[in-house]
Amino acid sequence: MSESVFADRLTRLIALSPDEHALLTGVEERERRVRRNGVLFSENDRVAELFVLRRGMMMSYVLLDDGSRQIQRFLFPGDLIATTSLVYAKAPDTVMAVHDSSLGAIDRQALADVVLRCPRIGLGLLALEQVERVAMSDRLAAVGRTSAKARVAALLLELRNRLRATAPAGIDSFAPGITQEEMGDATGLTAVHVNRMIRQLEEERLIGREGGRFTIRDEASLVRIANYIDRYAGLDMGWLTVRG
Amino acid sequence: MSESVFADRLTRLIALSPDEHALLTGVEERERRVRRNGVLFSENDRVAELFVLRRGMMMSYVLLDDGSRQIQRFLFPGDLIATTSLVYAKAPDTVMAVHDSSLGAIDRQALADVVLRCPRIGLGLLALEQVERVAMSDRLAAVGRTSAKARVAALLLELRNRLRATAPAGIDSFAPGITQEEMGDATGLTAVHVNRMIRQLEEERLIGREGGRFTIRDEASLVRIANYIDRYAGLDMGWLTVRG
DNA sequence: CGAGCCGTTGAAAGATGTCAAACGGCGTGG
DNA sequence: CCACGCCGTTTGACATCTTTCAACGGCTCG
Repeated sequence: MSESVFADRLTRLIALSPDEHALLTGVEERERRVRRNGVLFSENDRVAELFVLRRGMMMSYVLLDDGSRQIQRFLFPGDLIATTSLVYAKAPDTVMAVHDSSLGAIDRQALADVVLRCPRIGLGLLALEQVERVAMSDRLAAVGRTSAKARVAALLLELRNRLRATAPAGIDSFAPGITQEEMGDATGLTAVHVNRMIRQLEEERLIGREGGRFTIRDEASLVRIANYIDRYAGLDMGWLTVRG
Repeated sequence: MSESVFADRLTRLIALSPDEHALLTGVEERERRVRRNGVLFSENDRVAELFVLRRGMMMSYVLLDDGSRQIQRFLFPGDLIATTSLVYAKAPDTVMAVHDSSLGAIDRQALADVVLRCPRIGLGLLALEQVERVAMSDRLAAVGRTSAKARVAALLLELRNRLRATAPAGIDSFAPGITQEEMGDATGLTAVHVNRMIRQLEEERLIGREGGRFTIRDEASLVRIANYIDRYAGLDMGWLTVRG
């Protein structure tokens, strides 16, 4: 793995030339570390840079004025954070570390310069954005139209798939390390009800648990009740041929 | 207004040079018309182009396998449709006309070529994408964490704001022309309950109605109970200076 | 004139939230 | 090393919100 998680991720979508790769690696500058429960930035903060998550796990959320929280997404290594700073002066969400994390900070002007010099990187960013958007659509459909059990099942599947990317191979269990309260805030449920759904999934032998560690026991059934689709698989940018 | 709604919209975010504007206008080719309730494309269709909505109103939705529907967004003139075709071979959603509509179809390869030649357009697309994403986050928070009444109020405010952009000035009422069933599918509620919430808002004199036409009577209260933020206002791309 | 879609309303059922309490683990300070 | 306190999980009883089911009326379109 090179120094730039970001360049690596982009390369997986669009083959970058060595020059492009170098340019992109060069722009990812300041390292930033955030400890568990530490806040990278808060809603309405003025943020003029983007971040790439290198190690750890974070989450993006908004607080409503009755105090409730909606977690919009969990963030994993390679994910881009605060891309909205390209357009909004103030952050629309808060980003907090779920586990100790380290990030690379990219000045938005510097990134814009790279894109201007190397437009294929702009296409790559656009591509990453699409994946995020579709994933968010799925979450909207889950929260709007599926049962509590289905939402919890979908969250577990998503967490497993994203964590598996960085986990040591051969282990089929995963430990997201988040509280049931956080699972609730991600799925639009209360912590109490999340707990009931988890235990129900456990009793039906769809999942297993020990400590904070989960095992998918019956993936087919789980996928079925969750309406789950893995959007990080099945990408296709092969059509993109570079013309003179 | 020039021939290209799309170029116009982009220009509002990033000042395009005459050349860039011309290039962008040139690429928007085939006209496509869809009548009310007509389908532009369905989930899993192979879509290799993007569309710009020129006139009318459309919606994007997904169907779950229990038959329920989640409307992800309503689409208005200037909105970009099927940008996911940049990354996914198959459409993740269905797009249907709410009213008679006309669109411009843009081949994805043609658009990519434009971006490669004129990277600032790539940045503009990225910017548009951010706005959509933030709007979708708001919907997720609304559906996940707010009451039925709040969701209906938020939907009405959003519809008014988006419709106002094309409506004749001076009229403060609006006629979205959608059924209560559709409002329910957009907010994660049943048509029956949407009806109850609308009548409640009406009784509390927050909105007025006659026929299918709504009036916002007490915008401040409505915004408050809806947690509403207009994301199409307050954009800032002034930081983007073009360097050599 | 009839059929069907949409809006409206009531009654009842079901899902999820709220409140309260107990339990366990884990880190901290004594 | 132990005791304490805090945080997260678990469970039960109950409240509330939203859905479901059913029926009716108005309106439009054939």
